[in-house]
This record gives sequence, structure tokens and C-alpha cells, in this order.
Amino acid sequence: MARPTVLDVAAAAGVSRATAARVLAGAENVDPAMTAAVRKHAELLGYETNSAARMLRGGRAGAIGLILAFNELGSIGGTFFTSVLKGAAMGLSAGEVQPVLLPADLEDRERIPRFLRSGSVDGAIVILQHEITHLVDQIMDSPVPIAWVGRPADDVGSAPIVVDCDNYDGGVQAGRALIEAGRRRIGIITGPPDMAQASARAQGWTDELARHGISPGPIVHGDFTVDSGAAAMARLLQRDPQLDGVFACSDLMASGALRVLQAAGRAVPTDVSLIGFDDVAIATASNPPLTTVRQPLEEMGRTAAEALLARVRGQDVASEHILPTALIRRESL
Amino acid sequence: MARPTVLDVAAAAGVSRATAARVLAGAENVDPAMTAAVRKHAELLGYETNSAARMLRGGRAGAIGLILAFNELGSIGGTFFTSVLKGAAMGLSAGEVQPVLLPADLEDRERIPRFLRSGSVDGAIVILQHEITHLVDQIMDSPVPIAWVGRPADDVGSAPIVVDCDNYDGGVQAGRALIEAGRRRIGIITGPPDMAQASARAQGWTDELARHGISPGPIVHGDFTVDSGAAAMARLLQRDPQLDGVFACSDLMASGALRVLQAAGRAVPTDVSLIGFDDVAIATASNPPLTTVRQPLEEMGRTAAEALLARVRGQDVASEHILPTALIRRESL
DNA sequence: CTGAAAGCGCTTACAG
DNA sequence: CTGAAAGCGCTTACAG
Repeated sequence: MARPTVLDVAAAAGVSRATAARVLAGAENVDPAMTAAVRKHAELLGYETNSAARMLRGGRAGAIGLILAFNELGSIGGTFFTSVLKGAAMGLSAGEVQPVLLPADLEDRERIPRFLRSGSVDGAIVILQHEITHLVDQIMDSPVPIAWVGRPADDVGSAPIVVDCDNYDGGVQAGRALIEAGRRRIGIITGPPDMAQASARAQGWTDELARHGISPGPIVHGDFTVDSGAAAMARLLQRDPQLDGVFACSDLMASGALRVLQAAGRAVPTDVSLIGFDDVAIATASNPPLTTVRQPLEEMGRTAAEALLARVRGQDVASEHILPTALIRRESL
Repeated sequence: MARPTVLDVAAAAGVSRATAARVLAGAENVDPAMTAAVRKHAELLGYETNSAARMLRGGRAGAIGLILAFNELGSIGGTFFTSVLKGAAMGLSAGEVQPVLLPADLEDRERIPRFLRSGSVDGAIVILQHEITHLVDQIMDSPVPIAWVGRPADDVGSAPIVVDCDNYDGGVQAGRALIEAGRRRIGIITGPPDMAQASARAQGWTDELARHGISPGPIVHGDFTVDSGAAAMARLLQRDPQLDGVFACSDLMASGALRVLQAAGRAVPTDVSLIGFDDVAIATASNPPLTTVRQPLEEMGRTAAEALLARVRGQDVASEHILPTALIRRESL
């Protein structure tokens, strides 16, 4: 037999198609003998519900889209996204829902909005990256609910699900740790000026310094890559050669900064203390390993999955989910 | 209107449901005026084919499963898998097919075989890792075609699609490069004894040394992790303190070996030349960056996707796809 | 070239 | 508690 249907199971068990369907759907009010017979023959035949038929009948698709740019996968920088991806995919799997990957960096920009309208997925999780910014508008008026990991710059309509970490408090923690390490001439490598998350981190750092009566050292911008961190560090050293502390708003930038500091003859942490942000793989792979502000990336992915599934099921779900950051002490401080 | 169907489009365009369906399916033999009307109203209504209905009608699911263990995602070691994943997902996307992630490391081991029988996917790509070994039997008798990236140890049935790199030749290239660098006391850190790929790499290396009349130095085993590489390197140095060359069968192990060599006061490459395998992110992130044998991971993923899609479409497809390896010269040789 | 009709496999409201 | 029947939206063989 090709693929057995409910009808095959029903015939084998000697009951009607409706009864077989009821048993397979887990109904309680069915004669025990019939229930047993149906179960037995379903097992025997290797019956598996046809997902297309169930879906067409009005059920859920049983799948959620995971929208992310693919270009960085496989690189060091990609560990950020794969951590979120991992948490999201595991959260969905736990809910018996399939994660469908939707590469955001395709030429055909209509592809994703079209897919969201095809009924193939019950919702989507967007793992925000720079490359995705242009998609925000198109994704926004999706007919299925969306969860954003990372806060989109634009307004994204009514009651979106947004999962992020407490960027401001992360900045506060970084500032405090540098101060407590005795640093007083502290610079910062922040992100692009238009990126809210980076600004919040910088603001937390500034405020914490102010609370201790310390005025912030030089402020320079990077774009979250290793190279931009290196270039930014060179500028910081130029602006204040006596610098004794640096807060880089990503581990990748911290890693680039570390290289420049060492090349310039500044020992880390003896001469200069360095703190990163994210706690991705490169933080532990660096030499010395980086002290950093941890974003709970995997948990953020999982939270997005759980909140989205709840919304798909019609439950009430909070719109904002801000997870705590935590200082991870390693050897660069 | 909720979601427009062909019937809605047909009504708006003033034609029958059959004609509308024909136009939407791209049929040629339809009156131009009707064609234009249908196209226009489909666009106007934002019509999108209901994938469940099409699938039920007998079409393809339009989705392919990507089976991989999730536990390493987000770690440095995970860049190996995400590179393959990237290639595979892009290859599938290019074919207008959705990649569905199937985490292989779930407690419920029946989950994946069950899913493969549900008709939700037209096939699956298995990205092999140690954690997946136990799944091979269950995946093997899948009703849909499977493509393996990496060669399974067991026999996997008739005409499976297997994509791998030329491991033997990679070993040859590593051996030759070390010899050409003037090294004569060359050790190897290979993989687990039961892993065919690692054995092939070691064999290529041994044969190439033999061709040059050089007898292989000490041979030790690791399990592809950084720590196992470090431990293996310590054993190599113990067995031959005069060692001047090392071939590590993965970049992660090479990175661990590098750390031990440097700690032991051996400068790389001045005192000891080191070659890795894979060419993953850690190879460039090391200090010095690693010379390594490149596996075309992304291309392997893409090849698996293309071969599988061709088979799903009923085309004749080669069973074996062995892609070439290439020596990437950096600074550890 | 066009339309009426059947059927993919499922679930459930309805009648008994 | 059980069964006959309808219908989800699509595609295509068939009749015209």
C-alpha cells in the first residue's frame, strides 16, 4: 500500500471512517474495543496523518517561519544568530511545530511577504540584522503574527511581540565594572548612531559613569564587525593615549579592539581593561578571554518561539519581553 | 475578504474556476483577454495559492527537511554545520522549496521518522554529526529520498545521495605541503578510529609521506574538539619532542594543538609547522592563522540540495558527489 | 479554447 | 456512542 489513510485504518479495524478519525484525534467517548482496534491497525499500517489534508480542513499549518539573513552563517559573527536560531528552533520543536527557514537576503524581496500569505506558516520569528531592515515594512502587515528578536527601529504595528535584552542595564553593568576595576579614563566603541540598542548601551554606560562623577572618555562608532572595532580602537587611542578602559558594544568589536591594543603595546588587562557585549563564541576564543555583558541569546530565541506559539493559539501574550543581561567576568578586565 | 481563493479570482475576472486555475498555473492556451483579466484580479485581491490544497491535490510539499544536531549551534565548532546549512538552505530557496529544520538531538527519537512519513516534506538532507549516528537506521527507510552530507558509516540502502569532500586527497595535500616546507618529523592528530573520513585523511597523508620516503611520525587520536586537539598535541610532543610538523584532521583540533605548542615554547611555524582541516572560522581567528585543507562546506550543502531536488523531480541523479579539497596557505606552515 | 465535475484526505456538525 | 455526508481549495481529465 502506498500511504495508508484513515479509510484504510478504518477498514482494517472494521469501523467507520468517522470513528477511526475520532480515535486518532484522541477522542474519549469511543467504545474501548473500537479504540483498541483502531490504535492497533494504525500502528500496524504505519499510519501518519496527512498534514496537507488536516491543514486544508482548517487546522494550523504546524509550522513557523524563521526569518534571518544567511550571509553571515558560518562566520565567527554568525554565532550570534545561530544562538538565537537554536533557541527559537528548540522552542518551536518543543511545541511540535516545524521551524521553516526563510532567508531574508534574497534578491526577490516579495518572496517572504508572499510566503507569509500562502498559509504555509502560522507565524514568523524575525531575527533582526542590518540586512533585514528593509524587510520590516513588508513583514509588518503580515496576515500571521510576527515575533521580533531585537527591536525594529520603525514602528511595527499593533501589539507586535518584541523580545530583546536589557541593553541599558547592560551598559550600566559595563560602566560599573570598569569603575570598580579602578579605571577612570574610559572610552566606548558604540554602534551605528541610528541603532537604538547600541544607543541604549551607551546611555547606560554614560549614566553610570555620571553617577560616580566620572566624565565619559572618547566615544567612537563601529558597525559591530571585528575590523570596525579595530579601526575604532585606533581612533580611541589617538583621542586619548592615556585611556585605561574600553567598553565595546559587541564582542566582535572588542576582539578587533584587543588586537589593536596589543599591537600598540598596551597589555590587557594590565594597562587597559576591556569589556565586550553579547558573550558569543569569540569572547572565550580570544586571548585573553573577554569579560563581557551577556545577552541570553538562546533564551531570547526560545522566548520568541513560546510567545508566538501562545499567540497563534489565541492566548493573551505580553507584547514586550525584555530579558536581563549579566556581566561575565573573564580575563580582559 | 478573508483569504481569496481561485473561485474569488475567477468571479472577479468573470471566468470559470478552471480557467482561472489554468492561468494561475501558467498555461499558454488561454484567451489573452481572459489571461489578462485573471492576472489583474489575482494581483488586486492579493491571491496566493493555498499550499495545503495544492499539496493535497497531489503536488509536492514544496519543503525539504534539514536534519542536524542543534547542540553545537552558536559555538565555535558550530560554524562547520552552519556553513553546510547555509549552502543547503540557499540551494533549496533557489529551487523555491522551503527548508524545514529538524533538530536531531531530541529525546523523542521517533519524531523524525514520523515526520518523514507525514508527507510534510518531499525529502531530507542529513548533515552528519556524531550525535546523529543513532538516527541513521531510522532515517534510512524513509519513504522520501535522503541526501547525506558526509558519508554515513553504515550502509544506507539503495542509491542514496552522498555528498562528501575528497578526504584522501586532502590528506595527500597536507602531507605534501609539510614535506615541501622541509619538515621530516611529522605527526598526525587524526579522528576517532571508527570514522571513515578521518581514516581517509590519515591514509592520504601516510601514502604521500611514503612516496617521499618519509616514515610517518607518531599518530594520535582526537575527537574533533579543541580540547581533544590540545591533549593529543601533548601526547605527540611526548612521543617525539623533536617533532617539526603536525597535521591535525580538523581546525578545531589544530587550534587546540597550537595552544599547546606555544605553551611548550615551540614557535609556529618557525619550530613546528601546523596544518588543519576544514577551513572554518577558527582557522582565520587563530594566531597565527592556520594553513588548512579546505572543505567546500557551503558548496557541499548546495550540492546536496540540488541533487535532492533533482531526484524529487524524478530526474536521474548521481549517487556520489565528491567535491575537491584545497590547501589554503596561511601562516602556520 | 472553456466549463462542469470529481477527488486528494481529513474533521466535524448532524442525524440516528 | 456511531455513521453518512459535507466541505476545506486546488488541479486536471473529460466533455463540449
